[in-house]
Amino acid sequence: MTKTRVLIVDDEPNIRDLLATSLRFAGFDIQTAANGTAAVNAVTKSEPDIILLDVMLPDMNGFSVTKKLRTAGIQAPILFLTARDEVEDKITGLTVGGDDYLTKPFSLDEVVARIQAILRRTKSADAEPAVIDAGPVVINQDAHEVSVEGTLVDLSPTEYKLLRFLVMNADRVLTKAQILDHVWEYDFNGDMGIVESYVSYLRKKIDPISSRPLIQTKRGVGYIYKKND
Amino acid sequence: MTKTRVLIVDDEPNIRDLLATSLRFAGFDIQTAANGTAAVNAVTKSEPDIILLDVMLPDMNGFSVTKKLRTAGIQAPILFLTARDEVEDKITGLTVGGDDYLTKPFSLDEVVARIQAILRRTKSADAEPAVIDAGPVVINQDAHEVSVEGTLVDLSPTEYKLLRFLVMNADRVLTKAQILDHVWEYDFNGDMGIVESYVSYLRKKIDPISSRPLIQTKRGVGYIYKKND
DNA sequence: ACTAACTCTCAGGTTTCTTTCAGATAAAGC
DNA sequence: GCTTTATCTGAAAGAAACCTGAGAGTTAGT
Repeated sequence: MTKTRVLIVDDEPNIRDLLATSLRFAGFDIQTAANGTAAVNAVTKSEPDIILLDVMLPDMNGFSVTKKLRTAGIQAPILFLTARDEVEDKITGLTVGGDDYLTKPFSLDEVVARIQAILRRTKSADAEPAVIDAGPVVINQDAHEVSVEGTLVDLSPTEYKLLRFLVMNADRVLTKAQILDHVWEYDFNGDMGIVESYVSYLRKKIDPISSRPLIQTKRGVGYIYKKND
Repeated sequence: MTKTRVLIVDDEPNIRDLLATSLRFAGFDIQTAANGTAAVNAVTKSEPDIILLDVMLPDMNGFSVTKKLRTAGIQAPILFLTARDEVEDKITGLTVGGDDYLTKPFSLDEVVARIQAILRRTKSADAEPAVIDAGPVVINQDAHEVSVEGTLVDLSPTEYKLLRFLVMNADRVLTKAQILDHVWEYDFNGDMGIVESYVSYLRKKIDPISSRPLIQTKRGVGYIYKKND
């Protein structure tokens, strides 16, 4: 099995490194480019399976890069990265086909999830399935729906991301720092107490439904979701 | 089989020596550096498999060093060492890409355990397995779970570390001094009575489950965990 | 513009863990 | 058998980790 190739195009070195490190660890094969010209050059060398493209680059904008890539015959889907204030209408028309966009600052877990969603939509061979079946908890990522022992539960966006992260790492203890680093946006500047708060929220929603506590505290270490008893 | 190479970067000679000695004994191939510049130099000579990096160095902070190392093409995972009060401060993003952090003062056994955990996560060839199977006692390090003859037992953090140390050194007598030095934080300055207390706690939890006493006292010497009868 | 939902912080309350210590118990030596 | 010494263990103080409710501030939806 060959790895999915991801091309990261962003002019901020910090973001580029963060994405590269995180996605490399998630099992992708990474290339990076700091601007549009470099991006166009890069794709000719090794054609990526998916492109992460910042819409505001020093030399050209997302439209131009996209156009150049498409005329160069690159079919790979694009996940656009935009700042929150770069208004939504700037990206309309960009996300045709299998494309999508994500606003900065994002959470690392969300980036991976979006990439998987795109690969799924474009019917790439090495896409993760949309439905995560982890014992009592089943998450349908396409529908954004969570069920516990068959009962649908209504979660807030953050609760959903937290549960997904726990469930994707089932049977492994996750420290609060890991959870914070992957589930919260990369510029989040608060302390790890917020993880405790959200675990508490989640438990209040899912534990009454289930026959056993699903999220266990490992005192001094972190939290764990156990698939089986 | 070639040894795993560890680069230790810390400006305090005491900590450096402590780590170097301990890790060398644990079977690693050790290099040391006292500051960021030396660290960057060191990696060019012999590329390490993992780096222990103090985040507060005299010449530059851990993040600058990390950046320099990464741009130099060093992909080795990093275990950051931070003082407890620096922790809440600004450690976000540290657990990305297989990296992790450990607060000072740490216990030597914990350092080794964390290094192993990182090597396991980054799928390094010479990683120890996550599950330690030592006869009646089985320790799952991913889940932080201990079972005795198939029954799960609930241990406090210190009880867990103590048992892990005993089990990893199965069939070998460990003195109270050795146990204190490896399981307790390096700045602990109480007496060895605490080891007796914790052995007592452990026995009370695991002996009722097992068919034989698992931790034996070697009077005048120390304690031993015997894998088989 | 109003309302509802969500995010985040904080502090009080609670539980669990760590450490010390002293008396009880057991082993070894004489 | 008696003494000495090492080890075991229960109690208790204090510390640390965790949980949770309340509220302020923000965002999203109607």
